[in-house]
Amino acid sequence: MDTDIQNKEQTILIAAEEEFLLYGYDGAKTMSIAKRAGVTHAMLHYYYRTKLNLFNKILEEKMTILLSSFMNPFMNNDLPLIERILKGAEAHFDFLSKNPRLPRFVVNEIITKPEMLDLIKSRLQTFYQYMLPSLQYEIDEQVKSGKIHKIDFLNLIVDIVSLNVFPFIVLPILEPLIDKHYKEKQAFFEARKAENIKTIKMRLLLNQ
Amino acid sequence: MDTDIQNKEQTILIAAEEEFLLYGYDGAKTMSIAKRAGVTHAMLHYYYRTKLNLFNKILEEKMTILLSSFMNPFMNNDLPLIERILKGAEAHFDFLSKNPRLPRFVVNEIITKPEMLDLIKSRLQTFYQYMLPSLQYEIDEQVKSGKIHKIDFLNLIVDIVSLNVFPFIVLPILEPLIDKHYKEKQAFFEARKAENIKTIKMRLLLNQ
DNA sequence: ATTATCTATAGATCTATAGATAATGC
DNA sequence: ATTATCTATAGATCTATAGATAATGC
Repeated sequence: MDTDIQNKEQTILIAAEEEFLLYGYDGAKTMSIAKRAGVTHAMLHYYYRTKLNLFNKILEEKMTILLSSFMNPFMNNDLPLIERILKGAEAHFDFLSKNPRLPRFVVNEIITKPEMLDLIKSRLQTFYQYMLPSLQYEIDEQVKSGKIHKIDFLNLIVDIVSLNVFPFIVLPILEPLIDKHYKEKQAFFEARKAENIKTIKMRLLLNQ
Repeated sequence: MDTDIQNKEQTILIAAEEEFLLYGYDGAKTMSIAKRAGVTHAMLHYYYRTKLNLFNKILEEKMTILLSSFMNPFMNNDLPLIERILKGAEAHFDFLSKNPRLPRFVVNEIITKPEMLDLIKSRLQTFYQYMLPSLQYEIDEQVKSGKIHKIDFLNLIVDIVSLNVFPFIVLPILEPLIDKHYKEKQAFFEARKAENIKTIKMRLLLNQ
């Protein structure tokens, strides 16, 4: 197997990622991580010194990509507002489909860790301080010209993120329902994506 | 203080509830629970034998009330369908406002514990086996008579629960945004409730 | 020589229990 | 007599490190 050639440092990081995503910080044990990586647990400390070090590396990376998955789409200024919102919501959903276990991990681990909570708050601050007012202005213009319903942009974002993220958070609970109504999990994802876009569209546009 | 009169067994249960809700099963320590209850940790074992016993009592109760908070409203057959849905969503939201930390606790702890996952699945099974088909039938009737848009009932439920629950799950992250835009957290809740009902209404009703 | 890996073990933390002591109810 | 509570400690588990050994790169 060619993975044997890969260096252990990387292998440990990947094993840690899986254990942390599955069981969280407290639930994941350094010995389980080492076992999964196929080394003794001493190696974990050799490369990363402490469990917390290793964990923070992973959490911060995951938090960053999860945040940008929903912030980036709105940064693209080429498209008119409504398309930007809808394409943005779609891109956000697609990202989640590819990383279904990320939201629960990030949400849980961040909220129980004050330093991480502060970090994510400060990153969001940047977003809502600079982006939100200008987006709200754009919205208000569209409202004035009678294209969309009145809406607060903060609430619109909460709507989009709620609709997109929540089903992934409770995915294991939904499984029997999905199995009954859809052939493949992928089909459920497609249906949810369409449903979310439709809901957002109807919330925004007049005469739908 | 009159709480001293209350029996220790109950005090321990309440202390355990708070610790488990804050830190989860792994994060909560029996000694912290005992400390919070104002007894030695031996008492915890005297009344509940094991940490897991104590935990399961709490988790199962919380899971039950969380599930019925969204199932009950649909059982009330007195009202016409659309009102039942909207009032149901409202009641669900109100319950969450009063128990803001429940969703994250239940979701996390259930998903990492196979026995609990099976339990919640079997309870949901009952709901969607008996309730869902009849509700879907009612929906289809309304669609035929041109009152509402075509929708799959399962997706409608996922919409409602997503919109209602997700903001509570990420509440600590939203805090700075809430502080900036609303005087009180309660005002944010009211705004969210109105927004959710409006979104569901628009998703359902024609000519809104 | 330096880097990577392992074995063995210290030290901390946590759950659980045994056995003694105090409080309570007949 | 029974129930409630505490002290002391066993035993398990987990993180971290010291020190030995093997592998690698000049």
